[in-house]
Amino acid sequence: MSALSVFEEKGFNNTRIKDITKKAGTSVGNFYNYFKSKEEVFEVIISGLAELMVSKFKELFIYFQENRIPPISAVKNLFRGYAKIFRAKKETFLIFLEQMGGINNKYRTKRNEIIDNFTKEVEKIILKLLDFGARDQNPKLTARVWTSTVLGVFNWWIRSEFALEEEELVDNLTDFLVSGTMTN
Amino acid sequence: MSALSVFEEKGFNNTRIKDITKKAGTSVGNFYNYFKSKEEVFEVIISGLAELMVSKFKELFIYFQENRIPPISAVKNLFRGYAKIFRAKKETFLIFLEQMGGINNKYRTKRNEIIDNFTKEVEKIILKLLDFGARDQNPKLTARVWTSTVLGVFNWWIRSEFALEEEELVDNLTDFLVSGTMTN
Amino acid sequence: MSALSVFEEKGFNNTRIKDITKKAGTSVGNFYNYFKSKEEVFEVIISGLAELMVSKFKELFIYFQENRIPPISAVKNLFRGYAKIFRAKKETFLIFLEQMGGINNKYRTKRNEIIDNFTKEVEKIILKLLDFGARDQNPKLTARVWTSTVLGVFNWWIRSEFALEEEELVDNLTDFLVSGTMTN
Amino acid sequence: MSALSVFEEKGFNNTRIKDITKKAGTSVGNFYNYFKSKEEVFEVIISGLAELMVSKFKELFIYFQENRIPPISAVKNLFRGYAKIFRAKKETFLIFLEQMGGINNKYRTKRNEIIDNFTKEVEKIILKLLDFGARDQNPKLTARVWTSTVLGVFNWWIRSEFALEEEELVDNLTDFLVSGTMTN
DNA sequence: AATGAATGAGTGTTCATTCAT
DNA sequence: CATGAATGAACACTCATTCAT
Repeated sequence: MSALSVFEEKGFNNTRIKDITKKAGTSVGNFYNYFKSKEEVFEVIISGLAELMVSKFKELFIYFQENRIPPISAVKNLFRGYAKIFRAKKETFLIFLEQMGGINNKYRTKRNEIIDNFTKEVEKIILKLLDFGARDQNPKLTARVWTSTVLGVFNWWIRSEFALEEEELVDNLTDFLVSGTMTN
Repeated sequence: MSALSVFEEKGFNNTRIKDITKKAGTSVGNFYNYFKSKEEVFEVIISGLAELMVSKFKELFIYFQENRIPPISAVKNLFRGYAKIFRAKKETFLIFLEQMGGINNKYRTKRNEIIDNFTKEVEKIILKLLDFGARDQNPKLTARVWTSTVLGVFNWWIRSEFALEEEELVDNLTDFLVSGTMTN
Repeated sequence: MSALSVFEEKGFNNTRIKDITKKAGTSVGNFYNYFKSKEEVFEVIISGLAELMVSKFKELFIYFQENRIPPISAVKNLFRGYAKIFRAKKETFLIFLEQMGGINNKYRTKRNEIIDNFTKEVEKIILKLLDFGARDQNPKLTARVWTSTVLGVFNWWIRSEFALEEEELVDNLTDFLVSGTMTN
Repeated sequence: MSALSVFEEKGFNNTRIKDITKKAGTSVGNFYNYFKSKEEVFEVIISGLAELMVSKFKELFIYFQENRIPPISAVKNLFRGYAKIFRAKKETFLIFLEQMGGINNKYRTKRNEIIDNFTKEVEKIILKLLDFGARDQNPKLTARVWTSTVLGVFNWWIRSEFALEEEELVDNLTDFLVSGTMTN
């Protein structure tokens, strides 16, 4: 999907259909054999993201099930998993994190919905950690803190071109968030 | 500045000069007696923000000086101060947080610079807390976590129309971030 | 309305907004300060026509009222009146008669409605002439014959740049249609 | 020719090559194995029409030759013949009568030429009727009246889905036109 | 300062036509 | 002959900016 890199480079509003097709080595007319409109390409790019974020969560959340491993390890596995997808889909995430809200109202709303949905998932971890004796905090707010941290930090991580080693990032994030959540 | 509420409502790209002047009760032509371009209004709105965030920080950072009060109280004062300005300038912050990166490349870069500069300031707190025995973490990353949390959580707070009491928000944020930073 | 002459010359589908504005000595952008779309100019041009045809009819039909003048004179007055408006609005009528049905389905339908409505009015004359002893024919069909004749002949008259004297045209039309309708 | 029904339904300008080929059960590319352009299909559809109208006239005009039958019967035969071809080629005639002039200038001119040529043929009838003692009118105008009537009335007849019995239509038309032409 | 009509460069989208398979 | 993906010129419409009043 060459539109992706062009959007990432120029921003949705400053990307011309011709920029996309030029990069893709095709013609303007042909673009419309595959997409109904400029917005639709954007939809395609972004659509997978919400699902990916949630499905990845569900996949990684099994580490918390049945208490097979210590919660700290489970959290690390989670962040490690997310580090992988942020790295693999870095342009998409940059667009989502930095641009999506500014394209138009529709996408601003969608951006916020994605974040809110993700936060709802994250809340499950917080509730799980409560079983392990986490501090008595507003779990919704705590989930919001986790989400904000993950999105903000990974955003920086991508922008910095992965300046930090993945393991160091994962360790530090885990350390910070678990301590913030659990210590009494 | 009536442009502010229009930008917040419609988004920069879908705001017409006429929308702004209509709201302001003036004429399109007159708009250009005050602003050089559509972008300049945006500049004016946002320009104050970067300074506000940093100057507010400097103003609130004095609580950390000379160790006059316990660090926890200093952090609380800081967040309380930020809660005030996020509330007072909620539209501006929403635009900054949700839209700015998507307008065009120039503002995407600016958005990231503002965040990075703010993070640099925040790092001072982290270093200060190290004096009080904070855990040995990468202070830059820790600062990034604080910034992400603050921006992400306040963004949600505004969007939720201040669903949470200011004091509860401040207490929880402080609790979380200080614990995450300091506990061993 | 400069659009009129351009439509007449090039046809709706081959008229570019630029053709219209060039002829009008204005700019493309300004066109849209006055018209919502290309179609709207066409609407404006045509909209008056249906009303004109019917209102003119009503105005001229009073000659048939109260039998003040012989029906032949009344018919002549009618055609004389129509000759005037076809001459005064020749471009508009040419567009209506020759082009309107081919622009798109919407205008094809509209064209037929205008003709049908006009025919309904014309039927009143036929019924009036029946009082004077017209032949027992299907009055709807007779009205259709009158309408077809009027539209077809005036269409030719305009195209021929009024090759025939108005009085001769009026006399002959009257003669023909009245004879066709009344003689036994 | 499936293009015919599509043109009739959507109008030439709103018919896409794909609409035609879909209806024909073939492919866009294959269309161009049979036609040089979109216009050419239209040409094919219409081209036959001018010839048909004139050749049919010549075929039917023999009834006027040698005065073998009364002129009234000859005219009836003529209209009966035309009723048949208008019915048989109703879509084509609708396109010719309602749409052709609006497609572009070329076809507007062609439409008028076809009508003018037909009128020239019709004039022969008028001249023939003069031998039988028709009123002294401008024969060109009378021919124009006949043509207008025939085209206008048959147009309505097709549109009304042949609401009138063919014989009634033929009788009335004949009655009307002959009376209009001949009675003194 | 204030007005809003005028400007015209810019862009998404369409669709007849071509052509490789 | 048949296919349908690819092409790109063309055009309606938008809107930031200007400017005469």
